[in-house]
Amino acid sequence: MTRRKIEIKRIDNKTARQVTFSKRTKGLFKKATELSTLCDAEIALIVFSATGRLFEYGSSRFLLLSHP
Amino acid sequence: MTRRKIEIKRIDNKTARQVTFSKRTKGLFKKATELSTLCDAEIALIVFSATGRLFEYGSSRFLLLSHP
DNA sequence: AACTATTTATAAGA
DNA sequence: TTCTTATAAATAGTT
Repeated sequence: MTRRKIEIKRIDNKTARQVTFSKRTKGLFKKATELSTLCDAEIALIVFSATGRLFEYGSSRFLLLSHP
Repeated sequence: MTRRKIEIKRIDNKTARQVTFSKRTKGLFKKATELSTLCDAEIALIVFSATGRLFEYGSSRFLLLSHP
């Protein structure tokens, strides 16, 4: 995307992959909440990192199973 | 975002809301597939439009219930 | 459905 | 890992 255009394929370097995961996951959740708000859309988004960490978002009508 | 910055709140005009839904849903799914590819992340994304139309994406380990 | 001016996201660097 | 910044990508308004 920016300092240089990248190819969309698996990032080999583990550290770089984790950094990109962190940045892009944040961006993806932001986009999901914006879409839900702007357009009255109901959205469920579940992301597992390669290391098994879970991130999730559900707009009002979605009750995700892993919610407390 | 572009010709003018917008506030993130429900778009009142139905036509405008539908246009934005279409554009942003496309963008959201693109970002989801890119994240999955770049970072080996497993992702499930389910979007219902305000009119009840369903859009979904699941990376390899997610078998969404509505899949055929 | 296309265009484009502008905002936003982000890859690389610090 | 948090911040910066140059650049690519997304997109609001227009046609």
